[in-house]
Amino acid sequence: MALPNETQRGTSQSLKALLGLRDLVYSGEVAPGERLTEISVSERLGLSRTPVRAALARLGREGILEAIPSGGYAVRTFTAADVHDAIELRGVLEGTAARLAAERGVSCSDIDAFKAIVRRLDTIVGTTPAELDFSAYVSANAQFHDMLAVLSGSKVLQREIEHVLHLPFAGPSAFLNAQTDMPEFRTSLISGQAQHRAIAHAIEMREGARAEAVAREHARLARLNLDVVIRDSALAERVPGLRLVSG
Amino acid sequence: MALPNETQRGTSQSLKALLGLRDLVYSGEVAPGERLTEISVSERLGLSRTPVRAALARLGREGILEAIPSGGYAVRTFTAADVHDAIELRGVLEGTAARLAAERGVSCSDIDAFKAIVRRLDTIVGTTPAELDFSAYVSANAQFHDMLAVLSGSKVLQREIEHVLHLPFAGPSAFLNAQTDMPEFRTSLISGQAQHRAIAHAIEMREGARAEAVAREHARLARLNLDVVIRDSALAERVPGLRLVSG
DNA sequence: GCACTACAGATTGTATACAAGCTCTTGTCA
DNA sequence: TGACAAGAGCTTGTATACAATCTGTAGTGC
Repeated sequence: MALPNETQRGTSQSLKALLGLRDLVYSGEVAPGERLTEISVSERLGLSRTPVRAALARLGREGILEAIPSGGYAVRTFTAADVHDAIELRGVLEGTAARLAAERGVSCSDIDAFKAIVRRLDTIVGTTPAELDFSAYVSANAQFHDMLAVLSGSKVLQREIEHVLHLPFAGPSAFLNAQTDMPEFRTSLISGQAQHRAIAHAIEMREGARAEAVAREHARLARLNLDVVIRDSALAERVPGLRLVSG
Repeated sequence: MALPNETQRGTSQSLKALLGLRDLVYSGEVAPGERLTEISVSERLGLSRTPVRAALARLGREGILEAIPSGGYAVRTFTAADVHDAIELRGVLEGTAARLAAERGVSCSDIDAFKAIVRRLDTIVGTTPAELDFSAYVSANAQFHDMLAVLSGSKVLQREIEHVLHLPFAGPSAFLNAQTDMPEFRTSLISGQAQHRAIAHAIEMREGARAEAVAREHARLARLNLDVVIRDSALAERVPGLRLVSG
């Protein structure tokens, strides 16, 4: 089984172990702080120890699991402060990506593609709340953030941003699905879109400081959303892994 | 073998595989771009495939190796731009650490300990070039940068900084040992130390913006040093893994 | 001469057997 | 009654056998 890239590598069992274990954690099937041994996980997932071992090590380095001194791993619990910090960190890194893109300049075709994503977001956000295509927004939003990392022109930075996005709740759309029916949601959508436009404009105008500042502030929206969600335990249920938070 | 923390885990063979493989790469024993298979590495190191496999996967995620589509890994080659970006990234993250430390405030005992490190660096740098205790400088400098990450008060950021320091040549003392006898070295040491003092002062005075700006600029010293080293191939020999750069 | 197919070799994926050590419990002795 | 020691069980570390498949090459047919 010589399989191509890292995502495909381990078509069957390894991938099953990784996704299965991640799901076990995020779904709350294993309690935060609960101990996970290679054997118990392999029995739960119906796999042998080898792929499970790899998955445990990987999630351990991703930060979702924590190595226990006496052996095995524990589901890590996060405090609200940890989530705040993760979001702040994303803001800093995306701000750097925006600044580098502005400073170093991007090609016409790249900036055009970027602006096309912004326009698509414009039309999605421009509809009435009732007919908002939510999944289209999440998808286009993810594209915007992906492309921002690419525009930085730095593979190193791109890789690091991807790494931070693996941290729980740091993603740009992490808390959105809990809030589709809240009034705050609509306003945060609108101001977020204004920031998207400002970032694209600043990059095009090669205004590095502005691009960085706006991108940083943009991440703060997620912090606001987090605070809203945390205050309302009914909403918290709808965010996949919020069970891991608070400890 | 239920061994405690992550560094100890795998006392014998796993650690041997990790260190051995890392050494194989940094020493230039395997050429940049050369293909590494589990079997060839395990034969070279005299280990079985299992620990080698783990080491390959780990270095792959650290960024030193690169997965080959047809299977196996290749020693990754870095461009000077990659190294520049890695250093820039360290500056951004350490700048954030300094800003957070300033904004959130640090305890008296912490700031005292931090200033003690700065004073130690002062005395080391204050000597004549001839009697400079080089290894003491490297050690105290590492302590300064470690503690800066701790002072941020953010485990998430601390972890991320540690992650970036694993990138080749991103460390704060990466290029120093190539330059002990150069005049540029002395000036960069002196201005670097001025920046250390300024960072500590800014944190104490809770001047977040200043702390961030100085810490960022501080990382730029490493970029200057890199440029000096790269221009002089004789110096490049003395930096362990500079063979990986330029491609 | 070119293209397609089939086979062989190489390489990773997976499972499992065995080794080693840590922890916890239980029993005994002072 | 308390403390220490010994042993059992659990858990991970390591090695290896076997499976699956991908790549490259060679041969044949059109």
